[in-house]
Amino acid sequence: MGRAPCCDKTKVKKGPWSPEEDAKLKSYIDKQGTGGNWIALPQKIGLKRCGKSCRLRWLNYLRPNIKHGGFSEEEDNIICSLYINIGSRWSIIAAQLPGRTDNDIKNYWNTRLKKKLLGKQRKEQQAQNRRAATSLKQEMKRSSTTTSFHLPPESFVNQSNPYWAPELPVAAVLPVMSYQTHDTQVLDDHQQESIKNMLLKLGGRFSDTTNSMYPIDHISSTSSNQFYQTSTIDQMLTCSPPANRNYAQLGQSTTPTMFHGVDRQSNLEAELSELVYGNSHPHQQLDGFLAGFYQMENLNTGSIAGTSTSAESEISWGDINSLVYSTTTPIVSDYENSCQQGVRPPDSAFNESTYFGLK
DNA sequence: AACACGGACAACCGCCCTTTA
DNA sequence: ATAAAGGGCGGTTGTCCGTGT
Repeated sequence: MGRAPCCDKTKVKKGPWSPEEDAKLKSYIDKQGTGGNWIALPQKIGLKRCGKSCRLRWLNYLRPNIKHGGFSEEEDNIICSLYINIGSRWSIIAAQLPGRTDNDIKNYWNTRLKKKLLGKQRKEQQAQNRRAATSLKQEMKRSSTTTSFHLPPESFVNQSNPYWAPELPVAAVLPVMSYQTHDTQVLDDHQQESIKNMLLKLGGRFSDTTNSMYPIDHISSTSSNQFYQTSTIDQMLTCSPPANRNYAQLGQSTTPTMFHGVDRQSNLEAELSELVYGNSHPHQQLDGFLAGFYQMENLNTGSIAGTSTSAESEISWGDINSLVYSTTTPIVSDYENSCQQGVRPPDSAFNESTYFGLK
């Protein structure tokens, strides 16, 4: 059975609110409150508006202490950090920014911030590509005669068509780590072994027969448990953590409707990739945007998923906290606990101020 | 001056979850 | 236990306005 509409759509006014309507609504709520029933409210005050429309108008525009426009750099950073980690959960993001509404932030992201972020990312990526290409060519010369280090196919050198192992899912970024960031010096056996072990800890697998330095399988779902602290967009673009894969991986064990983040996260990746590269080839999706998140410098933070294997790694939603604020304060919330159990917690269980270390 | 275009913002739509009867 | 109503949320659309041609 279909749901009855909340009001008769043919009898309600739509479109922009007039000053008179605003005044009526504000005056009534200031005196009487909403009464807990938005549907009945417009009739009480003689407004030919849908109750939902009234609610939205109040929350997004008429409510006291609402700020419009003029987002600060700090607010930008918070929005970007949170978006990258939790996706488009605007209400949660808005809760971190006093005076801002979810609608405002959503619009701001869609119209400005996304472009700003991608513009910076594009520049970073181009510079990185140039450096990598130069470095790689030099290494290929040396490697061909002095080392058994396996080099990627020529296609990887062509930065317009970065190399990915055929089976690599979008989460696999080890090629970036292996080929774009290490020095051009030849690695001895010990060094190779050390790096290999390190990569294995991150969940990569390697061919036994070839001893190849690039992975033949995907990184485990829990390879992103590093902790980082981000304070500016610039830093975020160069040394931020991967998008919260845990969020997505968890979701795969639950129904899509229970875990919106799955599609949203992958959508973000595809969207960003497409904007950066102008295509949406699945193997290239994360190359640009997420490569920066997996920079080798992150491996030096000493806070890698650590020695735990992919199977035993703890899934920690607490990672998100470290993105924006200090990780020194242990934070445990019902929200996080729910997440660790693989269940999307209700938003009501999300104590934002505690979870994000605010206030 | 007129028109087209694109950016920014406001508002609506439809789905989902929670509450209530 | 179940269905309906209400509220919340994210995605999308509509409108306004500035800018370029």
